[in-house]
Order: sequence, then C-alpha cells, then structure tokens
Amino acid sequence: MDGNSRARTSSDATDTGGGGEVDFMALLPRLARLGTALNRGDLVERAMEAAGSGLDRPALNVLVQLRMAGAPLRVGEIAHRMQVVGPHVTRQVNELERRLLVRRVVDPDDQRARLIEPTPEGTACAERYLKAVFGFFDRALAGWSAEDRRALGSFLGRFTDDLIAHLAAE
Amino acid sequence: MDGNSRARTSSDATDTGGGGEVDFMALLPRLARLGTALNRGDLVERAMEAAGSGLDRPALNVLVQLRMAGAPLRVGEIAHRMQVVGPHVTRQVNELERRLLVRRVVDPDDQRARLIEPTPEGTACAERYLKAVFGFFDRALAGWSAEDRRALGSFLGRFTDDLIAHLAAE
DNA sequence: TATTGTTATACTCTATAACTATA
DNA sequence: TATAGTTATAGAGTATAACAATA
Repeated sequence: MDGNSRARTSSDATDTGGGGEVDFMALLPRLARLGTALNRGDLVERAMEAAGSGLDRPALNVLVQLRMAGAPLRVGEIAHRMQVVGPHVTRQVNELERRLLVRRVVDPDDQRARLIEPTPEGTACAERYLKAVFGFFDRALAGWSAEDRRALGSFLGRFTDDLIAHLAAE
Repeated sequence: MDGNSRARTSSDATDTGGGGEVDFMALLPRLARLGTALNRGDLVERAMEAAGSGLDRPALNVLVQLRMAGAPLRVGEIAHRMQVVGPHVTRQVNELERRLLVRRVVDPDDQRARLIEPTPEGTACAERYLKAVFGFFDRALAGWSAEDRRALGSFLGRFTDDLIAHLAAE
C-alpha cells in the first residue's frame, strides 16, 4: 500500500451495458495495466537491466523478435511483428549493427531485401531478457496448480487469438 | 491474410527454459499484441472515433477513468490509475476543461487538491467510447459458450491480479 | 510500375525540474 | 517542511514523406 486513497478494484460505476457473462468493466483496467507492464512498465524495465546491454526498448525488442523467430528476418517482417512501420526498424537495426549485435545480409532470393541476423552476443542478450521475463511470470504464478496453469494457457491463448483475428477481420 | 510471409503462431525457436505448464514463449507475443491493441492500436482507434469528440488518447483516457470511477477524482488519483505522472494529467485536464468536458472543483477536505468532475457531455463521451470497446469484445467472443466466458473472466482476473500484485511486491 | 529498404523530419505520449499554494 | 497541483522543458517512441535500388 502506498497510503493513497485507492480501494475499489472492480467497477465503481453502474454498468454501461454490453458484457453478460464476463465483467469487462472490471477486466478492462486490469488488461490495460497488464499491457502497460508489458510495454513500458516495471516488468520490462527490470528485464532490460537483466539483459544488460544499455539498449533502449525498441532496439532490444528487435533482438527479441529475432530470437523468437529463431532465424534471420527481413526488416519488413520485423516491423510487422513489432506492429510498427519500416523506418522505425531501420533505425533500430542501424544502432544494433553499430554495436555488433546484428548483421545485415542481402537476401539471396531478392536483392532488394536484407536479412537481419543476430550475432551470438545479440542472441545472448535477447535470451537474458526473455529469461528474466519468463522467470517473473513463473514466480507470479507460483501459487497456481499445474492444472490451473494449463487452463490459463489454454484460455489466454484462445482469447488473444480470437481478439487478434477479430481485429484483423472487422 | 495479407500476403506476407507469416505463418508460425507459436514459438519458432527452441525453448529458453522457464515455463513448464504454460507456454510463455507462445503467449508473450500474443499478450504484447493485446497490449498494443489496447494502448495504441486499431481497437482504441476505432473506439475513439465512436466517442467522436476529436480528443486524443490520453485526454479521452482521463474521461474513461472518471466514468469508471463513477465519481470525481483528484488529479493525483487519476495519474495513479493511468499509471502516469501528475503533470501529464494536468495538461489533459486543461484541454478537457477548455472543451467543457470536465470541471475543476476545489476539494472541500483539502484546499490544495482539486476534484475533477466530468460534465454530462464528458460522461457521454466516455460512455460512447466504452460501449465501442465492450461491443468489440462481445463480438470477438461471440463463438464462446457462456461457461467458457465465465471461466475466461475468472482466469483472466486471477491472472492479472496475481501479476499486478507480484509487480508491486518484487 | 510495384516493392524493399533508407534518410530526414514531424508528431504523440510521457517524464523531470522548478515553482506556487495550502497544509 | 511535506504535499497537491501547475508550468515549462526535455526525452522516448513512433509515424509520414521523399527517395534509392531492385524487381
């Protein structure tokens, strides 16, 4: 507690209509909080320290995308996965290349494109970051039974997939 | 489909260790995507159009916080709920006050503090926004059974609460 | 003529520092 | 002297526009 006047965790106000079986009104602020933690919050901050490279968030994110892909990626593909535009990625790659954390290789299939390939240190850096994030999730769910963890993974996966599919469709 | 070379939904690369019963490696990008959709993505963009006030995101967010609280809030309390610092909120409130969407009222309990109180149009604006967001969630989960919806709400609430508690604790 | 990537520039969101007024 | 809020300034993150090279 921080001494501030904050108590009401779920919906303080009357309903706005909408949700029936799921109390979105109560869920929305928590999802927002989660999103913030994952994008610019405490969690990411500490994981970046664990990565220990002095990189800023977007540059580190590029390394993480490459590590999760497990293979060199094009600039456009990285941009797509990060949900940003191309020029943004180009600048991060410039910085990463300067620090010898990635290399640019001309795509043999298409001379216009470049494949971004992490160096061993680039990969190691992403792994330190991911280890810190996963470690956090593991500790946060320490009190959960194995079955509940499985169910969470299943529901959460289905939920995000449906949401993402619907975003693309609507 | 957008014709791009994107197929692998779950982890492309070998495991980094960590998670046992939950595949965090597969979940992380989806949570990131969800967080982006909720913070600066397509979903929020369309909901802002629905609100139809010409406000930018942070200003609209202030109105949403007030609507969800269902009562006037102090500047500091709004900042806390939005996970931002005070001066940021002050500027949004300046803009909202100029547009007659909120009023500043001196807190009777403490002459230093101001209570931010939405006008009827300010409240209506937040409600149009929330209705659009909730409507989207409802449609995205149209294929879910009532029981699965309940389970989702339960797991998701518990998950975010544990994560947030752990963030505060660690 | 369409596509991949780069460079240069501008905009949005949020933080820090310095200050005012009340407690 | 501590706290609530404001003003002014600075920084991080991302987008748009104009361009080059290849397809």
